[in-house]
Amino acid sequence: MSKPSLARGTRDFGPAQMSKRNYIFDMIRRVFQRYGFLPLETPAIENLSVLMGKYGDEGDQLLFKILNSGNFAEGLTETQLQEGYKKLTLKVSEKGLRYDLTVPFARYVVMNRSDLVMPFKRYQIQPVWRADRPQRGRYREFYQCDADVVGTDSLLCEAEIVLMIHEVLRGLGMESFTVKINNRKILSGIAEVIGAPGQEGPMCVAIDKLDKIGKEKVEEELKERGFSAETIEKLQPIFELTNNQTDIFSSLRVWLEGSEIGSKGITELEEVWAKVDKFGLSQPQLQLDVTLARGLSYYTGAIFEVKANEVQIGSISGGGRYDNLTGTFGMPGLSGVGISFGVDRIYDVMEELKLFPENQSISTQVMITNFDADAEAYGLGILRQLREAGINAELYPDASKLKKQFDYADRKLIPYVLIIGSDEIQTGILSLKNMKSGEQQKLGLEHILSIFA
RNA sequence: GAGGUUGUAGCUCAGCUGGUUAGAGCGUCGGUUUGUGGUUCCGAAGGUCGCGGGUUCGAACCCCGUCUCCCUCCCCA
Repeated sequence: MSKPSLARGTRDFGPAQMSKRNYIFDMIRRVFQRYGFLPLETPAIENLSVLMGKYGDEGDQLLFKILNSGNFAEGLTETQLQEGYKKLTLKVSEKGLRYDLTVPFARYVVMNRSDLVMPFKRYQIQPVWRADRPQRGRYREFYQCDADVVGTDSLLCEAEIVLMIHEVLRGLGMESFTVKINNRKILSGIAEVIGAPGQEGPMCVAIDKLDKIGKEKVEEELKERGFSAETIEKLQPIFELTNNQTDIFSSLRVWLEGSEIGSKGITELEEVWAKVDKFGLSQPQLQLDVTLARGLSYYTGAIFEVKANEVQIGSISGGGRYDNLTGTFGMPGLSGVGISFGVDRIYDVMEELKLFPENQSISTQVMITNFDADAEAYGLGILRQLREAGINAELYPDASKLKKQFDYADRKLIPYVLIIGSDEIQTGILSLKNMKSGEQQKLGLEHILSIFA
């Protein structure tokens, strides 16, 4: 017999946690539906050919691979065993656990292209798995709540994403957050302007750390990544841009004047801002952050990231536009944009800020006591009537001491206990006890039903 | 994938430079006389000291390995 344990980076969610989590899920689902998104679920397991190569080399490493069933080592030769685990893995594993919801969604779209109404808007709430090293706010199994639109490159979608983020977070009581937006085209433009076209990838990795390690360390890292002193010098404006939101667009436009793609990126973002404004969102918590990069390599247009201002934790939501995600599955030219909420982190933030409403864990409203066989028989009839009236009710299963029964109700936070003994059976007048105040009154069933109506 | 750290009862932790039967608080369970919980009081159960190996007359304590927790890097929700 061995002690039970959880797999690394995974958690159980007990009843109390589940009701809080469901509170978040329900909010997100409601908002997604309000914006016209339809539900989709895909399998936990995907063929590795679907997953590999979509998240960069890092991502491939973080994929959980599933060992082939049966004799997976069958047919392996001595030389293949010598080649190292990376090549060997592909021989013994053909399937893996999904790493995010976007790639499986792209696969679904390609496989069902003829049936889908375009533009296709879907939402998906399911767990994903990453063979990452666990840390605060990082788990190996966690839920993502995605909403994506494919089949249109309208910037209205980007604007709606901004609106949904505000609606979800405000709906949950989180007032202080920042929606950071950038555009990959702007990053390309910057790379062009400083004389390092096509180098935006490594440039972003360094710049992304600005708020963490500071300007000098970023310059150091850029140097290490092969950027010349001259290009770094030309990059200087970026360090001033983030601080000043008021005229960031105009300064950015001047800076990227020489870059066609960069200017296009700016125009796109301005349009997003304008649409959000037209919608009438009050006090948008929107910030253009030219240092925002995001690792996933498939993004091509707008990129989003949301941070909780009052809690030190990674981003609680992120997303962006990808112009050619379905291209790798043989369906080019389909543009999409999406957003993903990280419930686990939102949960942690809400817990820390005490934003969960009280009474979330109450499920049973009334518990009927159990004295003896007669009282139980009588109680069953009452139980049926309570339940038919839509009241969550239960009858204590054993004729234990009342102390024990009350203790049970107390610990389950059941607000009312209905006491049924011989007196009550005779008169039909039942004793209803309010567990919080301790008050007890004798009432007819009709009256009791009306209390909970 | 690289580096650091942690691991003793269900939980939070004590346990002196290695020395007999490993402790506390909280929690759990039972009782405090037969129809009333959240407060007292009394009592009990519960640990192969993460796991495996080694050093020693003797290891919770020292050494090695391994797993886990947390942290930094990487990356990300």
